[in-house]
Amino acid sequence: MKIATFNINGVKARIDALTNWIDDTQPDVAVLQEIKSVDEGFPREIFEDKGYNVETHGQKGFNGVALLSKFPLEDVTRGLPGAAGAGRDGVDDEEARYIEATVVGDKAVRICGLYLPNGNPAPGPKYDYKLRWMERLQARAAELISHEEVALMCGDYNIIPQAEDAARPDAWRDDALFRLESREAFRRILNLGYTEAFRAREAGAGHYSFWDYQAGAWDKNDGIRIDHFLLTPQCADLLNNCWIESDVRGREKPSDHVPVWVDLAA
DNA sequence: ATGGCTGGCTGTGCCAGA
Repeated sequence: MKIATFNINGVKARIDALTNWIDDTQPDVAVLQEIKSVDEGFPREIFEDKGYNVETHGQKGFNGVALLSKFPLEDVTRGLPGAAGAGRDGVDDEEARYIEATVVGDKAVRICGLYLPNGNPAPGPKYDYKLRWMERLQARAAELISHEEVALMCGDYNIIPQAEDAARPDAWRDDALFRLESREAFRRILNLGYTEAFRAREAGAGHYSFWDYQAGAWDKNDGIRIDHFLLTPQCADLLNNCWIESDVRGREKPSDHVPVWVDLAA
């Protein structure tokens, strides 16, 4: 089973680039972030016509996540549990950043798609929101680990885990994506027993998943690695490969992120 | 570089992103 996570930066603006990418690469599951669309506005028919099941958790203008899957999507939940002032379903804040479903291929895989808050400027209320959101993610991650099942959490974490994950780490030192508290919060989740799939396959520097639109960042390869797959032990046992499809950044009207893939024996 | 693009909006400039 080939699963890709991809922050598309707006489904309307990206529809040609996104459908061309799907036609070319045929992911079994695509986990999308920043659809920037309400559920009713998401062009689900385009993907259904290509053989995908579609589940969205959208909002107007910003954020929004979606799952596309060639396999059935079961037990779909929307929103990260544990928000203060939880709504009638007991889930979430007003920001649509999280969706889960079970994908049933050769094996059942619980897939969590997330768009973790950026958190800038830091310090400040947005950074506080990021850290609180990460506490809630850690709680959900601990629950998933306790089930001892094949599960993964993937998406745009807005976390640069280590200095080697940025072309210019010093430029990010005080940024919400890289400051120590952010990396510690990410590491606490990892240390529950998760495997970061890309680092399980590639130890070196110079691998990025985001390049800013500004200042010729792509041309200078001034990137950061912030899109990740975290695998439960049962899922890590099935990991065949993990890679970043960086050339997508150089195509027509690209997102500022590129797809990250895992291939699972599932 | 405390912002050089880009996307979304009900906008005719602003906010958000990272």
